Amino acid sequence: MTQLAEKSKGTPVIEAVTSADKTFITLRTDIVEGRILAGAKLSEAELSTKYGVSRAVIREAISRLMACHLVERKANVGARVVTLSPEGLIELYQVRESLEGMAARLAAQNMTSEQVTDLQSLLDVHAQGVKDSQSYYQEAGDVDFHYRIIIGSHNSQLITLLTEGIYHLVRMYRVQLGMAGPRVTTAFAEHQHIAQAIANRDAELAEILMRRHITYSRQNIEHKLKP
Amino acid sequence: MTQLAEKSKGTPVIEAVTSADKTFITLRTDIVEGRILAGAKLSEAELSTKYGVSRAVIREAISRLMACHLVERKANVGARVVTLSPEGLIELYQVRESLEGMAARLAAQNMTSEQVTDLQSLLDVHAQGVKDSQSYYQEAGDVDFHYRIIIGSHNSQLITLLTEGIYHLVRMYRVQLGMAGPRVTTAFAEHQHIAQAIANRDAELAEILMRRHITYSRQNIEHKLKP
DNA sequence: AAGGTCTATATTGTCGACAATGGAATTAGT
DNA sequence: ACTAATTCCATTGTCGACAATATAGACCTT
Repeated sequence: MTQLAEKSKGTPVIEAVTSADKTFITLRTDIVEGRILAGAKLSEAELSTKYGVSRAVIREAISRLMACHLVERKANVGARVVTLSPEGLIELYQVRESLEGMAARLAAQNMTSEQVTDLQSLLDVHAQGVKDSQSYYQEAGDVDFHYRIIIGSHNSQLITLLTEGIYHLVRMYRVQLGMAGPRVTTAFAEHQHIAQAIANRDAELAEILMRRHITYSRQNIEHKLKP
Repeated sequence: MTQLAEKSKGTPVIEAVTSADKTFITLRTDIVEGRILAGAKLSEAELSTKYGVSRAVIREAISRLMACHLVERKANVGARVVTLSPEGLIELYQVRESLEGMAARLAAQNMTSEQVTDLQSLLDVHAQGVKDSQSYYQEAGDVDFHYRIIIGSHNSQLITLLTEGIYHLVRMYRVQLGMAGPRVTTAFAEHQHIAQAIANRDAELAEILMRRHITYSRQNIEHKLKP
């Protein structure tokens, strides 16, 4: 069904062949981008007329959203967009720390030398953006960096878990809790150190630095949530 | 829909209220236990008549199996039970190492004192089984220990990922690749050290020991697969 | 005979209708 | 007036039928 397609830069893209695929992706972006609010009910009939497809297609799409933990469903009651507590966001970042730490470790071991140089040149581009104090690095640059390391782990289980599960959830949480936050330049320095460790094929260090990097993000969020 | 129910010992159980729930669970156990072989095709019509339900509920069940990564589906072609390479099993254990290591860390921080004493008394029971050299500890005891630590993490994201995703996959791999393996007594000693670290609320050590424990298992498997 | 094309068939994707369940409004009871 | 039971309605769960697609086999071409 869902086939991964490479995209030179940015998030992965999924080949949507069937109607349920398209509806799923549309709904997912609508939820992640915040066009459908947290806690909102997903009425099958309503969505059916709205998107001009059968209820079966909507149900299929909702099933997949459930698999991503983006919506929750109670039997005979309906599906709602998952409502997100600050604690939930913390929990998510703990999982991220664990998985992306392992991804960095494996990337140091398994990345091709081409992937390593690509990663470093990516950081060179970002360096310009940071020096000019553009806001470019805020979102896209960050996920781009992390995304490449995840792919570089060459562990398909890990890749799927992160790119099709955790990341959409994180994005949704960030949008809904209004996290456009700074932490730009300091994060950039951390990225450089991580990339250096990977280039040196130092798996242990890469994992430690990545975990620390994400821990800082988590603490940053905790600080903002509990003033 | 799916609500977690406690079970004094063993794997968690899911309240199956709807027909699709039951079909999903039936299919899942059939696949995990090996009654449906790896690579086998899941014909919707066939399963429909076999279980006496409509194709819609079969499709629903297959969707959820897809979410667990137990089956793969190609559009307009069909769904097959996932075929498992030895490399895939290694990858799975790497993810396990990462997630369960974090679970042990969080368990050391978050477990209630009651949960800690329960964990230790569980090991006392297992100690008897090991001393009498029963085979009891082979499967159930091991998953029981790990399961309690996962629950003890008090991180719902982590709990869901492991108990509803990874663990079923691991079980399937083990069954299909014929891993009833020993490693009983040595694993038991490792369990004791992990439990001790958790009881001491030593999060760092608990994580390190758990990761080492799973690494040993992985190496054990690698050794068996490449003779 | 090998390769390609076309048709036939079986399987999946989609649809609308019916059955079953949950929640809300209404009604009865004290 | 407040609580509890009941009826009604909206929504979800399930079903069988139809449409669209891919695979397999026959047929034709070179």
